[in-house]
Amino acid sequence: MPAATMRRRIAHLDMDAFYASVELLRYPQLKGLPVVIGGGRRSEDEAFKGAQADRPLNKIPVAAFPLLQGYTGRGVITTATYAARQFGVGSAMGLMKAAKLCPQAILLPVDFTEIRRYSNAFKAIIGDIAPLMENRGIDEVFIDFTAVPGGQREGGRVLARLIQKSIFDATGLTCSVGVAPNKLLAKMASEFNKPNGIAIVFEEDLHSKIWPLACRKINGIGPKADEKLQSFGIHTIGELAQKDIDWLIDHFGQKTGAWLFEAAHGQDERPVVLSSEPVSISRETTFERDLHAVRDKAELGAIFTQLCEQVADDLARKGYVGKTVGIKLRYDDFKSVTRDHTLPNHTGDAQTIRKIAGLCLKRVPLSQRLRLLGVRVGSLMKAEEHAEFMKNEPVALINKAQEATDSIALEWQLF
DNA sequence: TCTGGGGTCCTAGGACCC
DNA sequence: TCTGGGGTCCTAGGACCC
Repeated sequence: MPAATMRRRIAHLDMDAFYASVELLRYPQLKGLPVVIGGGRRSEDEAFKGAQADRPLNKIPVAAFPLLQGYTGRGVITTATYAARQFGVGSAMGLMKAAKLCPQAILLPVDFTEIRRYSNAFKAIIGDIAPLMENRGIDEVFIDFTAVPGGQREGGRVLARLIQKSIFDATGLTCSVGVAPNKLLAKMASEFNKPNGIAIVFEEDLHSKIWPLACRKINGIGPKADEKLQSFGIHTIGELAQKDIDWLIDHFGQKTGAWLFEAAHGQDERPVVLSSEPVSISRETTFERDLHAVRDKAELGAIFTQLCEQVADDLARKGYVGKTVGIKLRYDDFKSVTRDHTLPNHTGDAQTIRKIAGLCLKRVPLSQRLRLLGVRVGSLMKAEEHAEFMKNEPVALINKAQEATDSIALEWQLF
């Protein structure tokens, strides 16, 4: 097909209840039952695994699985099976709350190794069929159908079906696909016929298929923006589209206002990109109980050091060094604060990160109990490029930067 | 019984330089 | 002595997403 007659066709593919579906493949005896995935760090999980270690996974009796009932911890739901969702439980809900709504649900821990394996598998299948694919997390991708053979047929439906079938045949997993002129509309469309559905949207469908939807359905409009829109009496995308751009800019700012206007009119020119460089790498953890900086100093210090080591490991494994070291903490009232410090030179060293993060911690009030501590490294640079750069940099400058870092680190004492 | 972990992007003010 | 902008970097917080 000549390029001139090709219409831009962008697909958004979303795996159906991904984590839960992967678990159901391993434990087919749980099919049709309410199952909730999430939590982690529970002694029951270990006890369960230990007790079932000598049995094939699909032979473990249903009665042996741990139930949500009696859960006491700070975990949240990652995914729930459709059977569990009927009880009103869903992603991001606290497990304690879910236990009240559906105590009979089976609670499984997240098995990241297995999830990652399936994620790589379904993405490889897509990549073989349509190479211009953009990762959007573990269970979602955008795919540019425009120039792919079959990508234009029935507005993309033929290719979407082929991809769905290929993924199902290889993994046993289902997904939902939306195909539209751009990412914004494709993302909305993939939700239309969940699970295992396909939805095709054209420019001319804007009034009938998009405008009746709630503003919240636009990827990028969250609870806050929605609340503000509601306060102006704007509930649907159609109502948003009736506002003129100057009014939106006046009330939402230059950038957001202009974006809202475009989104409401189904406009989005963002390209599908194969890969992008990370901006920051971080680790954080919520404690099993709130900790006090003074009374639980030893415990907190050990966790802090471990987080720094994990970040350093992640940096090394992914091949990056960073210049900005930051911490995040969350108090028992859920308020968060961050502090960061930019070094004169890049680093990936656990001890340097630990010392700079320790200095950041000293700049924060610590009288209140903490529920979370995190460590982040930003202003990243590829480790190889950094090494190359350092080779060409005069030795005197390198030493000067190193001395500056060391002198900052020397002040380290509290943690 | 509150609310995980890993990210990105935007805003806004201040420092500093030209 | 006063008064400008513009550009960039740094820091803190917050919205949002998966």
